[in-house]
Amino acid sequence: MKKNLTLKQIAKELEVSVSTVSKALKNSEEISEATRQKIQAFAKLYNYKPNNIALSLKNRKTKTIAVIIPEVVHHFFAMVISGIESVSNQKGYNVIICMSNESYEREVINMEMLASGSIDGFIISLSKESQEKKDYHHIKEVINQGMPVVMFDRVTREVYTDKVIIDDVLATQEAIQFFLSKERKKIAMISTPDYISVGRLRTEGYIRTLEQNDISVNEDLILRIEDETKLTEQLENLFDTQDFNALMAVNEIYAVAALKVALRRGIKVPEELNIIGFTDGIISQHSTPAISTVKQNAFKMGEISAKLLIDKLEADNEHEHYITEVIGTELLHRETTSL
Amino acid sequence: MKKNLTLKQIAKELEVSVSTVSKALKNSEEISEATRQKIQAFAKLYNYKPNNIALSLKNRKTKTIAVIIPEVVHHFFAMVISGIESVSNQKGYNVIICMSNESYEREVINMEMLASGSIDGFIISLSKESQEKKDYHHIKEVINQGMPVVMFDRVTREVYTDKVIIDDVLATQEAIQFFLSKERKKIAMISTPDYISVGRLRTEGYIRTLEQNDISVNEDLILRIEDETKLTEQLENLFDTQDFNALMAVNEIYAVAALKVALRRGIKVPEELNIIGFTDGIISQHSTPAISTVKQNAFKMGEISAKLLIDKLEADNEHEHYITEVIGTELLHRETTSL
DNA sequence: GTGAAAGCGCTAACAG
DNA sequence: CTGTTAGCGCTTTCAC
Repeated sequence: MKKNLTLKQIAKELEVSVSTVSKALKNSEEISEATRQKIQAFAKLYNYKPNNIALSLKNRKTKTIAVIIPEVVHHFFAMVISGIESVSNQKGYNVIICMSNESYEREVINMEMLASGSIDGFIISLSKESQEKKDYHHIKEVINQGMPVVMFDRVTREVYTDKVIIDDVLATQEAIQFFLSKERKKIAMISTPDYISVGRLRTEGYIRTLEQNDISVNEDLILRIEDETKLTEQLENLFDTQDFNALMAVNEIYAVAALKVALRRGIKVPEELNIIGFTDGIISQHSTPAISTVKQNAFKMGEISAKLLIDKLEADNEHEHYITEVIGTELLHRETTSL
Repeated sequence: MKKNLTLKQIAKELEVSVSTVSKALKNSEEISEATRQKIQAFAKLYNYKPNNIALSLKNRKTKTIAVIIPEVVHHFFAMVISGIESVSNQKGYNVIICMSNESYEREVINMEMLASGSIDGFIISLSKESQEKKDYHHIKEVINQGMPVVMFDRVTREVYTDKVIIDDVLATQEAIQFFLSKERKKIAMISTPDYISVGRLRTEGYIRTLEQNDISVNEDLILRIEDETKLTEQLENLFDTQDFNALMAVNEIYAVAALKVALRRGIKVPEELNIIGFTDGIISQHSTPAISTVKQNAFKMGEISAKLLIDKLEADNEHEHYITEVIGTELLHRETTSL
């Protein structure tokens, strides 16, 4: 068990000074061809690797970025991470991933811990609890310290920074409009509480489309899931008490759960009921029938978030100029919509 | 935009020495009550946070551990990460996650990059390609440098270190034995190529159980999926050419894909065909019918991996003593097995 | 061409 | 009680 080699050790071994070694390894013109060769050969032989931590301390940059997400287990977030990883690695950055578990406190702790030197910037999607509390001081503080932050998907207008989102309202409108074009006007909406930004926006898209088409909105057709453990229960109640021939869900879990309830009742999908979910994940693809969805291009969201962040990290100028990228979505028809 | 406060700045501001500040903030007895108070108040006021990088350099430990996995998008791996995060955070460790994308090269690059000071230890599940190449020198090297490594799930006996696995053979045997107990003796097996350790082991469990029950093994009933894009195609071919009344799949994607093919052909599940998958993920839970699975306790695997690693990190002694933890599995009956 | 010295932010042994 | 000093591993002036 040999410890990692340091410049100092090489220097001693070769009887030169530390700075000579440092320069030689950087191929500096200052050092004679001969010593350069000797030192480089030695370093290669003993597999010298500069200590990242020391470099970080010196350069004041760590070449790592932190991603704070509510959950990895959701396909959407996993895909975003993939996208972030992909461009980060390409550009020589490491990625630290922290889960807030939808908790405000964990979000704060993680950010504070990382903000003190460990990383160069953040990519974050807000936890449920932070959105509920509307407390974003931890994010503002980090930004104030001069650390770049990119928010994606679950964002807030209260924080002024770069953002990557989809047009939730528009995407939902397209889906609802599709139902209407097929003369399916009794549409149920399975959403989240309004304090979750994306849920609110999607519900808004739903309501707005109905209104634009002079269809009165029946609040009883809108289910806002507060507690996911009671999801099926609430869906069953909806199916029991309401009459509808189309259903929109704000994520794929809700969509597949609704599908399951429908199937169990012998409701024919898509003949009697059309379903469109959000997130083009494994669940939607593999369920029977396969679920039509609004494809969010999560991977691309990750790529763009990382790109925005790294651009900011490597820009020398300090323009306080932030942009919000809106990623296009796509209505993907599979087997739960009838064309 | 204020930069992060340092001890030096506090010292200057308060006209004391840096070490006084350092000690005062550590509540050292050496420092007078008065100055301690003053310094602590000042630090709190200006929100002083020690620089982690500097601490790491000093202490030669970074309090972060790296996880190298083939993919985050798989529920199993996502759950393992959750488990790792959970205990790591509890013990004050950060988690870096890197995806090898099943590539040997990315695995090597990631490990080499991180091994140079950025982290204290690794938790790793081998990429397909590394297993195929049987090339583990990068892992051995890191271990040789004195860095603790824990392997989980996709492990190899060629590397001597701590491991966390399930008993793949046994778990599969239980499932197959269940089929047999229901007089379902024509069992198809959807597995991976043999160079993937877990696939090989599960196939072995399948074969062994049949042999123990004096049932001849029909190789045509064993499908080893090399290329996931051709999964459905190969399954369809299996259904076309073979006759079976039970099916075992080594992961939930294969299971749900098989279910889908069966359903499409009007085969009744579970009446005409029983299915058991591996990994108790969202897909299995939400498909219709819900898929019975071998529950792998991925979360627990993560927890134990992290625990093993951190124990090693915090042990002062250097016993070269490695253990392999075998996590219990559980056959979870849902709707694709008939009791 | 090579090396000594300072410094990144912090800690700790040792003086005073 | 407080301060000086050295050092973690590396880079970068600035002397020699």
